[in-house]
Amino acid sequence: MPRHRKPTLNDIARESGSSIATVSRAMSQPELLQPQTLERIREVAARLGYVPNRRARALASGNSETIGVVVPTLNSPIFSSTLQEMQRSFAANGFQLLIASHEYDPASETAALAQLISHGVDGLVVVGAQRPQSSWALLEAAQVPLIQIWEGRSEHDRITVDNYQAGYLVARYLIDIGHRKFGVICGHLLNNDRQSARVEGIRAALEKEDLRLARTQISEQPLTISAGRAGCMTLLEMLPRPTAIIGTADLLAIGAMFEAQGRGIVVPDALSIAGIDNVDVAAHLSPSLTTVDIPAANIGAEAAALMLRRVRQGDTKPGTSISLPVTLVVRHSTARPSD
Amino acid sequence: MPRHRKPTLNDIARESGSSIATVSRAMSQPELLQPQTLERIREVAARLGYVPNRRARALASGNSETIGVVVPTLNSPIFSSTLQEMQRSFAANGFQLLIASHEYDPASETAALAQLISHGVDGLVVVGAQRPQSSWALLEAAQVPLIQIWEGRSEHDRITVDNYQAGYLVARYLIDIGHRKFGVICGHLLNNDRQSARVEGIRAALEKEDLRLARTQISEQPLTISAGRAGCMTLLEMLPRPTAIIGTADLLAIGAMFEAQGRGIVVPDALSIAGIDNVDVAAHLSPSLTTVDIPAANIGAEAAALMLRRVRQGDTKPGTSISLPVTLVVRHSTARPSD
DNA sequence: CCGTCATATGTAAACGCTTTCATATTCTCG
DNA sequence: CGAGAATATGAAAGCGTTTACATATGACGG
Repeated sequence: MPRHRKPTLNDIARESGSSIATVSRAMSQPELLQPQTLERIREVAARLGYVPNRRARALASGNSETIGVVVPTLNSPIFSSTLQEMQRSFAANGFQLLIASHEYDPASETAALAQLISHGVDGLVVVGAQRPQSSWALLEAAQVPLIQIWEGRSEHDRITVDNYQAGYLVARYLIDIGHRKFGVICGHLLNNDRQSARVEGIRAALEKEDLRLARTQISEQPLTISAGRAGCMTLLEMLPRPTAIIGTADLLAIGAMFEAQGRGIVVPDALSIAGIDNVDVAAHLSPSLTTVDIPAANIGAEAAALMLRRVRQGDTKPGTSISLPVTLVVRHSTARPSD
Repeated sequence: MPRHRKPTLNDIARESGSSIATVSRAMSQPELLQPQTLERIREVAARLGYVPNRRARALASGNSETIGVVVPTLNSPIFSSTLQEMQRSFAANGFQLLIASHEYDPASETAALAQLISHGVDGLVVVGAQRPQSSWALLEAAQVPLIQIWEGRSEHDRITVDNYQAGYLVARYLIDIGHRKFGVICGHLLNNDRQSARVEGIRAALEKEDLRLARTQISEQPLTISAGRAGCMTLLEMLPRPTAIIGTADLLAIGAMFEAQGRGIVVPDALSIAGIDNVDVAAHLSPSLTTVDIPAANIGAEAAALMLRRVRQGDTKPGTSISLPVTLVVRHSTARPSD
């Protein structure tokens, strides 16, 4: 069985008796051709099983119909639903996603960006704005539409959620129902502007009531359930013991809740726990988790829509800023403090 | 600020007084050059901020250092951890991942495959073996290494887990501790060989004890927590009521457990519940979930390793089959039936 | 001191497509 | 009926690399 070389435009041209230019047009601008020519070419193309070579197309035309996305991790309920939605939108428009992750390591992110750029993506989607100058330099040099999601600087397009407000809302709510002693479990703040903003929002709400958020009231952790447990353990040793713990990501809050329950601390009677994200499982837990809804899927959809506009009409006047609303979702893991 | 065109090999050649071929070699086979020439070229390249254009490289050399992956959904704890690990391995070897998802729709999968192939990926990773003949035809025609994960036909490379065995194990365990009346909540079986295999494993274990798995004992659902609740609701109306419910994915089992608890049915005293997957949260729930551990991340790592071998040495004698072990994890959501 | 070979570099032809420009054909209308 | 416009097709020049082949240079043994 001879290993048939893949058919090219040239093969079709030869077989169909037209020129390669005509065949090319049959593929990309069929309305320019006489119906019978088009028909003849299509027939041959189908017979040969022609599949266009997008690499060549990209090289010749300058567009690759390819978008690069760099996220901290694929393995997170939040990012993956953003990605899922983004992929859906892009695919529907004939664009492919090149996805990379960096596990919160700035150097890996730089490497991933360089790779994507050298692959010739038509656009880039990145999470947040905190990255070394060298990465920004790469992005500038790439001369390619850039969209920041979750957080972002105003010089470039961004689809954000108000992380600060998310923190503020949940803290404010807990204050309103009477809490004064807080513990916060958050992700590592270095290089993570989403987490930082959430913590700052909490801090602002507290300070408005002349409450402080001390270093010891904060436990920085990886963004996992186990880490949430660990963080909870630490905070419970605080004196006076907090009456409310906020996890700046649901996974952390969920972990904290499990840990508390494991120690026989009744949630919310003896300890209120709240999160941010509103992941699927939050509504189902017992008690169900009070949290702040973050429209993760929407971020993906909006980012894709904006990117498509940017890529199609190079009408690029960047700096569009879309901020999606976050909303407090009060459930049953929070209650008035008992004391 | 003039929009500087990106520098090319040609620019470097001109600036450095060498030929374009020499510059090309400086990039890809530096050992062939005289040290001083190399030095001179590197200096110019650095000064101009040269970034190689992989599209052109791919076109000329035939390799794109790009791997296509098609999964049912990105938004699943299982697939996303496989992807995460796969991406890590590939990135470490200079390969980029083109990721597409199809939401369990065969036509979308075909479209995605066609896209990836036309993008000229060096290899393809797909989930399972169940797809229309037309998709298989595409894959054959692509002339590119193919690796199937989770399930797969023997004609092609595959990294699998024994889904059948996973189902068998959990059912066998429940039988051993005395259960006879079962309910099963599973994903849609059409076009999903992973889910089908798990159900068949359960059926086999039951039939070995002369128990049947009737149509009415099975509830097909989407793979979400809410769907698990719905499935549980249905099964609880069965007469006689099952003493054990198996979710063929942890999300389903977790949903079922929430539903049961919401109705005041104590797990495991009045109802045993078990899953398959061993997702993160399973260990932390109360009661913790009995399940079968599936090494999702490992699948990603093994798939990447095998693919790298295939792509590097075209030593392609496909048909490698690696089956990763699944292990029963007994926790506290299962117990002897009370009656 | 010449032929032979290894080494370093250059030349030019691909790779498969898009796109500009030119050419051939047909249509329109005064 | 013929000038000019509109339409359909073709020829050929890229796009930025890689790579087979050619050439130039110097080393070396006889």
